[in-house]
Amino acid sequence: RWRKWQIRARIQSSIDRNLAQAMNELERIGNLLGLPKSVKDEAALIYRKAVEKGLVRGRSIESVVAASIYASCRRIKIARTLDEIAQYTKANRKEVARCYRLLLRELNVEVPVSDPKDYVTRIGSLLGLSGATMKLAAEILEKAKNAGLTAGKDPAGLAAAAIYIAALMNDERRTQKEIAQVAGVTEVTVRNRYKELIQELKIEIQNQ
Amino acid sequence: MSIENIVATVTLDQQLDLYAMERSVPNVEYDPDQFPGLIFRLESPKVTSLIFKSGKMVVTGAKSTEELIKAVKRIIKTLKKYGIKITGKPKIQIQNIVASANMHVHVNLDKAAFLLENNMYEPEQFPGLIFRMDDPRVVLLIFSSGKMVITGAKREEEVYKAVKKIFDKLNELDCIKPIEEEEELEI
DNA sequence: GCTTTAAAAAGTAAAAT
DNA sequence: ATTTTACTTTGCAAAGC
Repeated sequence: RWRKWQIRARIQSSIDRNLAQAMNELERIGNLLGLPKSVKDEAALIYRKAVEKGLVRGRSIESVVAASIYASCRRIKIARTLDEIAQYTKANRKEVARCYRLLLRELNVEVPVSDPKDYVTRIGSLLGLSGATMKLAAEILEKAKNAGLTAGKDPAGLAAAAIYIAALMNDERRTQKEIAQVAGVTEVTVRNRYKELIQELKIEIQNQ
Repeated sequence: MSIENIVATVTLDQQLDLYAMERSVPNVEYDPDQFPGLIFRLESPKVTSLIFKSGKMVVTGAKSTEELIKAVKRIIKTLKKYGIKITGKPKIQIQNIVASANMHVHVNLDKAAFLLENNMYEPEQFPGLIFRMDDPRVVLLIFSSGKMVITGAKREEEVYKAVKKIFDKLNELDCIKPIEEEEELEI
């Protein structure tokens, strides 16, 4: 009886210590990313589940925290790339991505398929674009999805191209370079998605 | 549907002196600090073999069972030619078959991701939907183009079953759309 | 876990032209 | 600005760290 109690107490204290350290990391990374409290709370819930299922064993607390944050952002639809989150950890993107996939497979965490529209708000506000332009970009993305042009493509690249087009149409032109930079993709990707969108959706741009 | 790669293990019930092989057999790579196996590349059939001191080897790159068997025979013949003594006959076991297939339809990956169980679809990380099938136990990478990769099979039969099964399943779930412009094939 | 091998799918990236 | 090369994902064995 005592044995059982002791083992349980020992495990609980180990979980508590792990959680305490993880919450510090979560707070640190979350603040560096400027995430709202709701995202941090959600990430904390996911991380707690992971610890209780023993998924953190053999992995760094930091990378599992980062993966929890990414999952939380996806659930709450706060657009953040894995690279943005991983940059504040010692782990690389690949390690955080593998932890994220582990969370998806082992926990009952439902994460919706990422929607390029979620990136529009973030990219648009970072570039100081108007709400009308962001709305137009979202409409372009909706048409692209219905035309089957978005499957398998990086949502950040699709959003970047849609914003490039929408900004051109609304006389708020931004260069592909600056859009690519804030979207976290290369200029080549923006150009490729742009070409495909205007061609397949038959978009005519009057402004040079 | 075509088999792209077969990974197999070959057991020779004897110990091998990899240092001696490195000295006498041309075009082999052996760096025990980097990897315990000696790398031997056969030009035809084009396969690569990892040979271990235990007498076990891994043969990769074959595109059919016939090609695999022919390759193993030639590897052993080549080793014998350069003075490596090999007794007994090799036991060949297929460990993994990688195949590709084309359903010639467009797949709605967003819909499939919602309706299929045991799948992962993360377009920011990889363009294909990853589906883990229980029976046969294989993993499929499904692309919107209708093309796919099947891996994890140990028999060719499992590959055929898996392709048939996933096509029927995607069809039932209404995730498939015919490709109107079935172009190409010019003379 | 890692190391090494092979091969496909489609997208993205980086370097070369 | 295009082309080439390379890396992302999946499955698997080998022996050793």
